[in-house]
Amino acid sequence: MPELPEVETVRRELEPLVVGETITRADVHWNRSCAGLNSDGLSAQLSGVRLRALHRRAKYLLFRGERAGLPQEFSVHLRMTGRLTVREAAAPYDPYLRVRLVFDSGLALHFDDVRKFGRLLVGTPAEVTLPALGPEPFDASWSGCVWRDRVRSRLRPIKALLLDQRLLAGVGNIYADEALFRAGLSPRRRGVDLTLRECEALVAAVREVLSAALAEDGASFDRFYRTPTGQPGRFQDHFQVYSRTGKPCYRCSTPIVRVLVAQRSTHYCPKCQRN
DNA sequence: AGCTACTCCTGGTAGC
DNA sequence: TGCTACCAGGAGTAGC
Repeated sequence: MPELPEVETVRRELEPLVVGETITRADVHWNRSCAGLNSDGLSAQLSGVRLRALHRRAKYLLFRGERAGLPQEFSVHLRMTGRLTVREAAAPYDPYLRVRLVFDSGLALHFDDVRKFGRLLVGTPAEVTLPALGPEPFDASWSGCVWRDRVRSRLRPIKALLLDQRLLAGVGNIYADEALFRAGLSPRRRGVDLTLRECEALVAAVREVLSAALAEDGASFDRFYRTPTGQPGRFQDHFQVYSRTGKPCYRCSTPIVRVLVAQRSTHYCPKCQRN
């Protein structure tokens, strides 16, 4: 699933491919992917827009551009199965193509999405708003101290708190499990019960696992996530607990357990993560 | 305010 | 083999 490392990898690869391009038209194949707009509606918003920059905030990609000197932009959230690729405009469609933006250069940006949960939102900067989001994991403003202040009043399990984008931006199910393993913390521990030392260990573990995943272009354990040039990520080869149910822990050989925490499948080592 | 349950989707797969 | 039932996932929302 695209989480911070995957979305940032997409951003890095896509940026040089789209910056400088001017959109000539949009083809909408599934209008719920873009707030109900049809091809004419999305084309009206985007034709003539020249792309200037591609940013990332949390798991959102922010395409910024301008038309006649006025800023116009769109955001894309890939959710679970969304994929962005740049192809020749004459290239055949993927059967799961939902939206396509055609450029004046003869290239096109394809937004494919098997499960149709991904979203593209278009408008002026004031219209393309993001929900309330917590700090970026690599931002200097996030620390063990700050994290403890955010969770010390919470009774929910730490796994659920890591997934809450209002508290911390960019971590999803895979990296939450991997970070908790590296920090030696049980996913069921309540926020209120975490010590400052444990919060510091968790902050370090989140940064460590996200850095390692970025260095491998993210994780592709299923057929969904690919970079914009079609390459799979490699971090799935470094999972310690995620999708390793029943397999021996690399640290202590105890079989990895899968349970449900906050309605999410959660993988952990019952020996290394007793606390 | 904090938390849980439900919704959106479809391909893959487990079980019969 | 062919069928059905269920599962995965992020985030928005309704409701307690």
